[in-house]
Order: sequence, then C-alpha cells, then structure tokens
Amino acid sequence: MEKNKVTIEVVAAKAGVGIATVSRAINNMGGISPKTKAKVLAAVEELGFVPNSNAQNLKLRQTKQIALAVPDIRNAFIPEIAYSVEQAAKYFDYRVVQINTLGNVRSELEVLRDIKKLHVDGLIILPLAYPKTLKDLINKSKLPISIINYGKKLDSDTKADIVSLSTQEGKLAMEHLISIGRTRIAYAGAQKEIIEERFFAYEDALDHVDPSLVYFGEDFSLQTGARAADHFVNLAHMPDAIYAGNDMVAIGLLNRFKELGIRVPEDIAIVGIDNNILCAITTPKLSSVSIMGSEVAKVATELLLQRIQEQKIGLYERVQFEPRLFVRESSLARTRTTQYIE
Amino acid sequence: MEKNKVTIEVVAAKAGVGIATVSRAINNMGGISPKTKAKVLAAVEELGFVPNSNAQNLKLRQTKQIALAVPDIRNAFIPEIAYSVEQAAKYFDYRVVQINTLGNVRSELEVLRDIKKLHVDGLIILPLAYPKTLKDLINKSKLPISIINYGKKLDSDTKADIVSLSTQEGKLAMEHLISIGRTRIAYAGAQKEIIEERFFAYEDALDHVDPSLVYFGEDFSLQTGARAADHFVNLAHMPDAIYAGNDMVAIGLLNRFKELGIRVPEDIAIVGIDNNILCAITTPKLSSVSIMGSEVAKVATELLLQRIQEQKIGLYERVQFEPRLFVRESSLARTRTTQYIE
DNA sequence: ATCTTTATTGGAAACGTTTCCTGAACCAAC
DNA sequence: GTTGGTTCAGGAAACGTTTCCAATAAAGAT
Repeated sequence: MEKNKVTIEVVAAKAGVGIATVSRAINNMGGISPKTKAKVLAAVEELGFVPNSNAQNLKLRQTKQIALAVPDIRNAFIPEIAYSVEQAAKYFDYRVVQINTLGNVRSELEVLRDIKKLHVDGLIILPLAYPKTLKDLINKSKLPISIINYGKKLDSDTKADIVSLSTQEGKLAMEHLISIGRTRIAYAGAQKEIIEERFFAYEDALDHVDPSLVYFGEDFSLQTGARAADHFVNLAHMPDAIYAGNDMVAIGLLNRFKELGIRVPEDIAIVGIDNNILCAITTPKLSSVSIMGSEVAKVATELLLQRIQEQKIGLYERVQFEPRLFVRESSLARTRTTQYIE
Repeated sequence: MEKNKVTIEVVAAKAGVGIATVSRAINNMGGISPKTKAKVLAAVEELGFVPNSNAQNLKLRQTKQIALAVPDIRNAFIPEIAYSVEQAAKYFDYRVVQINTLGNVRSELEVLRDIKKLHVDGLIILPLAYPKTLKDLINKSKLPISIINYGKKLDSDTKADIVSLSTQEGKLAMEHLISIGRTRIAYAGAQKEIIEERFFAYEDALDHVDPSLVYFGEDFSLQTGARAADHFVNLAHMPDAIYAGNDMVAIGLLNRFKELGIRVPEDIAIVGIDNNILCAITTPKLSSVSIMGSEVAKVATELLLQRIQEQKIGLYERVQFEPRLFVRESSLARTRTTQYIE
C-alpha cells in the first residue's frame, strides 16, 4: 500500500517552521501570521500533504462517520433513504457507512451491541422490529442515535431522536377505500409482528375483522402479493378492495389478478403504501400512500449530526411526518370507472 | 459524547498484567499462556472494553474501510451492486462508505483526487464517463482501486482491477430483435457520450442507421423513454422495434405507448437492458438483457480486498461478465403474438 | 545444583496528529 | 532604554494502540 510518508513533520521541515505552526495553518486557526501561513500552505500543496485522519480522529476523539443500518438496501424505499442520508451527511462533512441488517432482528441488535466497534460517531437505524432488548441497548449506548421509526410507536423514554414515518398511513388508506364505497376490505402483508401498525390500522378501521380477509405472508414482497391474490380468489366471498402493507405486495396482487382475469379496480380496488416510483408505471397505476421517506431521512440525519456536533445530551426530539395519499387508477371509485376502461 | 475511558491500560490494571499482554490476548496472538489470556479476556468482558479503532488503524496504517462511489444509489441496478459490495466486504471484515457522485463527472474525478481524504484502504468506483483525466488519476493514485466498468473499454494500462459489465448486452438485444423479424429498429437512451457502447452496439448491428430512429435524451430515465416514444410516434415511418439503453427508458416507452394506444409487441417490440426487478411487473412484461450486476460487484469487491490484504502490486485483473437475455412479452415474435393477446 | 534453552511477560517507542504552554520578538508608551 | 503587553512560533505531551526488545520465570539437560 506504500503510503505517502508525507507527514506534518515533513511539511514543517520544508516550510522551515514547527509542526504546531503547520497544524495551525492547515486548520486555519488564529495565531499565525499571514506570511508563514502562506509559506506552509505552499509546502502542503507542493508535497501533496493530506492529514492522516486516523491520527486526527484519535486526537480529536471522533471519526467523522455515521452508520446507517437498514434492513436491505435493495428494498422499496430504502435507496431513497440511503441517498437522502448521504446527502445530508455530506453537508456536515460526514461520511456514511452502510449496514444491511438483512431483515434479521438478531443482527439489528448486534449492530447496537457492537456499536463501538463500528468506529462511528453516531448511528441511524431503521429497525424492523422492536423487542424490549432494542430499547435497552439504545438507552445503554453512549453514542448518539437517530431512529427512523417505521410503523411502531417507541417508548417515550427511548434515548434517541426519533423521526417517525407516519403511523397514519394505514388509516389514510383504509379511509380512502371506505370512501369509495368498498365494504369488504382485505389486508395483505407480512406477519403482523414485523410492522404491526400497518395491520392495526386495518383492524381499527373496521367494526368487524373477517379472518379470511387477512393474509399474512413471509415478507413484504411481490411473492407475498401473488400468494395473497391466490388466497383471496379462492374465497367463497371475495373482497372488493385490498389494503396492501406496501407497494411491492400491492404490485404482486395486481399482477396475479391480471393473470387471473380479475379486474382492478372494478372487481377489486387496491391501495399500497410507500408510493414508490413503480406506482406510476403499473397497469393500472397504483394508488398509494407516501410515508415521506426522503424527508424523514433528511431530518433524522440532521438531528443526529446536530446532536453530535453540539455534544447535546438528553432532550430527545420526536418528529412525526404526515402521510400523503396519491389516488391513481387502482382505486378509482366505481362511478368513475368508465373513464378508466377504454 | 462522553466516551468510555476504558482503554487497554485500564484492562491491564484490572487483569494485573501489562498492556502488551492485553494486546496479545485480544488479538489472539501466540506467546501468551492460556491462563493469563483467560484472565485478560475476563477483564475485557467485565469492563466492556472495545479497542479504539482510530488508535489501531493509526498504528497499523489501515482503516478497514473501502469506499463505493456510484452515480446514484437510487438508480436501477445500483442498490443491487451496493448490497453485493457490502455483503462481500463484510466477509473480509471491511466496511463500506457510500458515495453518490450524482452523475456528475466532475465529482467522480474529485473522489479520485481527494481519495486520501476519504480515509479508506481502497475504492470501488463505477464511473459514468471516462475522460483521460480519469485514467491519469487512477494511475497516479497509490490506493488499490477496483473499477466496475459500465460499458466502455478502459485502456489496458489502467492500474486497477477492472470488472466489466458486459459490452455485448447491446449486441444481444439487437440480435434478438432482428431474430424475431424486426427490420426497422430504433434506439432510445441518453446522449451517446454517457454509455457509448450501448449505442455503438446499435450502429454495429445495422447496415445503415436512420438518424430519425435514434433518440438521445438527457439521461436514462422514465422521462427520456416517454419523450422518445413521442418522437417515434410522430415519425412518418414508425419503427417496429426499439432497443432501449436501459430498463427505465424501456418502461418509459412502454407507458407512453400504452397511453397512445400503440400495442407492444404487436406494433413495436421493445427490449431493455439491466433486467431489473421491474421487468417482470410491467404490462406487457419487458424483455431485457441482464448485465449480471451483483456478480460483478461481488468479484470487484473480492479483487479489491485481496489486493489490499496481500499488498499485491501490479498484475491487474480484467474480468468480463457475459450478459444474459431474458425474453418476455414485450418482444415476442409476431407468429406467437396470439398467445399473448387475450 | 548449575547452565541452557524456551515460554511468558512488561516497558517503551512509535504511529501522526492537536494543543497547551513557554519563550522570543516586536511595538508602543513611559 | 526599560517596561508591559501583544503577537507569533516551537517543543513536548497526549490520544490508544501494536510490537520490538529486554527481562524474568520455568523447564530441561548435564
């Protein structure tokens, strides 16, 4: 690897000054005459000197890095979040280390447990589940943490800034389906343990839950959607609307229904959640509720970095973003159906 | 930030040994009796000691981190690559720092120029363009670099491992369109400077290029596809097939054609490139050529980390991955069209 | 019992910065 | 020309490891 041995000392020698002076010059601090400063900077330039960040960080007790732990960068709205975090961090001159927890609760806890080994100044985590251990580990941790809260209310005494993706998106979706006159509404998503709120919203919106209208798959994927479609189709009494736990599931439903010759929204209306880029390109276009992922990521990052820089302790923020409903073809009201059918 | 002041010295005191012994214990090196080792490890456990990586790295002259510079994590097959890199790096106990160059050539060069400031042991870069400066900067750099080569042949004297996403994917796509009997084939993509090979494959596959059948948009996006569709529709003599520079463009075409009442593949066949997850969920399903992104990313990462660990110098690898064609509905041959139309 | 050899151990230097603190140099004012 | 106050510069300590090297203890050979 043959690193350049250009250290601050070499620069000092070249410029004919002491190392302290070089340090002052490159960090442009006061207490140095413009003339020597220029001299030093010239030497820096000529030698191509770059301060060794390990040494700097060792001395300054920081790393200028934060970690971003997400379930899986390949999923739905995560790239958007990763992007948003990276951009916000860059503004503070911070780098982002990427960690995929792989939808594995154990590895989420591991991240927190080994957080010191991570070699970062702070952590942004988007947890999949919220076992009691999670809060304990967070509260025990000395590191600033921002949580991007996905669906579940966290105990208020959690020692972290929490930016919540709305917990109302399910309600919004359900209200929408009801408002367009659907009465037999189904739910499709992963087992409720993963993102409970999504399913609770379903229960809450209905007087009575028909168990046959609830389909729990393994995950929030296209496959889950396809299997859910098969399940609903085989019912004696099919639903007339489906609230899908996320867009991938919704698209899985859409596809399978198309293959089965079931019309959306005439036979069944569908609403997804996340409002990802795919919604606009499915057939029919998918109605969806946006949870404002990139805005949330930005705020979570800013809170974290402010906390780090100000060495703020306690006074944890709670920010809640409101969801937005985007009505597209998959949930047009029946009275307007003719506009859609060509 | 109130760091734990648990240093190796505290552990040494607790265990009643010297600091050198502690170091030997935690890095399980030889020359230490099992008994003392156990004693030290117990103290480590009890105090929750975690070695300060800045100090370690300063001493060892490494960072245990690599940077991944991609145009934009939100685009098409990039998340897959980022994921693959992270997983491969984890295997070597390395972390990945994420950088989005934002499709900006200048910022790509900046990454290379400031590579020392990046505080990493190596770099994986997926460049958008290949100005002469790029090679110069790479060759001048002392840091190990793996290039994920996207479409353009690099000079063979580039001092980096190069893993190439195939340059034959365009050829494959064109041959496919020709094989299903299409004669008036168009191209849609970004201006040719960005990924030249994609367009060159188009030129190479044809005896004569009709300029009206070539549409260059600003980028490889849905919008570019939509605009291309408008362009082709207004032609006196429409194409009967389109080779799209990537899937997003292809999907943009697909959508706009649907709105315009033009049938795919009956009126116009379409083939995209990347074979991303969307291909299976469009209507009609999109034929596409996969460039094997995650395999490429894995190999690029492994080469980089091997180079780092073995301190290998010179002997740069060139790996080429072959593309794979996935035929779906958007490019079914006309004789089989009836199978598709319901 | 004495002398080698081997297995463990601890002290101290080094990695490359930042920063405290002391010292020199300069200037103005008496 | 001495004094007092600024301003600027440099030496050295400290950050928390790893590792060389010397030292000690244990063990084996004579």
